[in-house]
Amino acid sequence: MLSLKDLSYLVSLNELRHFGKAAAACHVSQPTLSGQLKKLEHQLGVQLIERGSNRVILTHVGLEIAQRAKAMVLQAHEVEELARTSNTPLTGRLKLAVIPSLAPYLMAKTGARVGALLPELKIELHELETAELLRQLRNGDIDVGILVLPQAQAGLRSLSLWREQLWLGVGREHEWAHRTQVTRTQLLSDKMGAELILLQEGHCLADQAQQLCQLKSQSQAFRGASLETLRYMVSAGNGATLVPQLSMEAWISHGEDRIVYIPITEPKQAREIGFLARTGSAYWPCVEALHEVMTSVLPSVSTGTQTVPLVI
Amino acid sequence: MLSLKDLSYLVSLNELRHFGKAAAACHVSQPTLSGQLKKLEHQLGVQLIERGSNRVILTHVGLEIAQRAKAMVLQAHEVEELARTSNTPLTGRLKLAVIPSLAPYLMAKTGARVGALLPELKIELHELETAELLRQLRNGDIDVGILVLPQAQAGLRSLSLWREQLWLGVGREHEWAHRTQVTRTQLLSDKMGAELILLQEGHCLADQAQQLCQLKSQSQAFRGASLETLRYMVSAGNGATLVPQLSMEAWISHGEDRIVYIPITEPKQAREIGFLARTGSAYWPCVEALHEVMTSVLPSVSTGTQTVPLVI
DNA sequence: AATTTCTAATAGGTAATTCCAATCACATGT
DNA sequence: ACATGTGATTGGAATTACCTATTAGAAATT
Repeated sequence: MLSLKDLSYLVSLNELRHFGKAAAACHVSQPTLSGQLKKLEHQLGVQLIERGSNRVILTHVGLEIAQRAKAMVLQAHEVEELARTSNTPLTGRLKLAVIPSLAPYLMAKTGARVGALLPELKIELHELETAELLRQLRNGDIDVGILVLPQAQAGLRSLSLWREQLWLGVGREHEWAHRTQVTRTQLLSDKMGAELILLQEGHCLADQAQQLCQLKSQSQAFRGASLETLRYMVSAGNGATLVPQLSMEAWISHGEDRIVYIPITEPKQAREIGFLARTGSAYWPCVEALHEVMTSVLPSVSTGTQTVPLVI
Repeated sequence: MLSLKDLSYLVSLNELRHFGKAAAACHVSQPTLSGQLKKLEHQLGVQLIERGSNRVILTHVGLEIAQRAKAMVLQAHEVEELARTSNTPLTGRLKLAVIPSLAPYLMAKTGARVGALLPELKIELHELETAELLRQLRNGDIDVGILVLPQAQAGLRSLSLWREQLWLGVGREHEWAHRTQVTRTQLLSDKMGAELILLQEGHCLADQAQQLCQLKSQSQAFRGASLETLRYMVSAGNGATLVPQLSMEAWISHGEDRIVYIPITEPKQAREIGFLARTGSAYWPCVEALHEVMTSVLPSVSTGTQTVPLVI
């Protein structure tokens, strides 16, 4: 019978392409890994590895089997996690990834409450853009993601958290600063098109804004690496930007900046935020617990139907 | 590290609920299985099995893990098959299931050609109704099914084979025997509703006919266990029935019966036949090979746009 | 051309695991 | 009380996985 351990050696070798490093990653000696892989090849009756001098190449079958083996090893870990959490639910080390336009504000707002209500859950926080988040989620490098839904992905399961409204942020001296609302048509005007500054490509917020305003990527002179960068730009009177509700609230409560937030209407702009995890993840109960804790903290944004512009 | 072998012991125990029988099924002694399961419980730190006197019950976690283990064991078998077939493609033992209203006629028509072109492929033929076929396919008891599509099922992959037209079969003395076509409206008439005899429940052909004619199941006095039964009924002048093209051709070529086949139009009635296998099945190349062989034999029905009634 | 350096494969020995046969302990039903 | 059927236990044999140390081969360097 095939052994999971041997399969995990193959997975490791496929990822590192080096017997010694793969062995170290598996916490065995290099001869052990070498021998066990040879045994595996003999068991299966197929050559899995082309042992070229100074480079390791997997055969076609070897690659195919390594991919399946990877899935099996992941499932084995899930079984182990399942067993562990069945004894002590809501504990353990949860690898959580959050998109950058959300992470600092979400954590600032909910971190304390989560820590208080789920003291045994150690959250290992990663900040990843959507595409990389999805990749690592499928790869098993992270367990749960918080990002913009919907993300219809086979093998993944989502749980909606809240709808977050988008605001237009302009400097206090800006000519629009006294408007009580902005429509999409107004946003599409040439003037605003040149003024709008967005996040760099890859950020889903940038994609959404670009789609909303029908901008071509070339038309953007400057693109910020983070929302905080955009905040300083706008605050200094340079241009305007789209601001999600949660970061807006954070900025307002910290005061000090010189930004006016104007609601965007016709249509109202929002983004759906939620959890995403592998179907069958042992951490799903944790996701549900987090959902409960977070929604108890977030209803102030969840209602999110304010139409009066907030000015500092 | 978890061992696939131990997990397979748990799977076996879950299915047989008996240490001795499970051990026999795994080809090990009962003490071995007992001990290894105890080891597994210790590894996972959870009780998986309630050892009541005279009965074996899995705990909640035990059941959950047994299900996942089952999936992993299946994947292991697929890896083994993949390795084997990569050496010698289109060989091995293919467990193929075909729905009963298709099996005898399809095999009679294509069996010889398949045997000639794929001599190394040993086909183990099962005859199963749709629901049971899907269950066994997911369970790994069979590898490939031939049935009516579409069957949108997660984890399963399909390949269309041909569209099979449905005909109305009536006795030679029947008052409709000289019609050149029948419309759906005519089929819905009270008279025909009482005369139509269908297969027993569970057969997808019966479902389709029932839906076509908007019949309530109570309105059916007699239901046949197989198409052959229906053939004798209709041939003897008792009622009428729906006949798929393939069986009709078989019956015509064998002559002897006293049935007239009338095409159903407005709308033309047909059913889509195709293969279904687990995504990632090692036998998919076999499916494609079978597809090629069968379509080379079946184009005569595949064109299937005859509108002239065939009479013996 | 010789040497160094990196690679993976091999050899030999040890500890752990897996397994079986025989037996035990404990029920249930006769 | 007894037979029957259950899973658990024991002791020992065979196998397996693993390590350290070494070897062999191929590239890069001198």
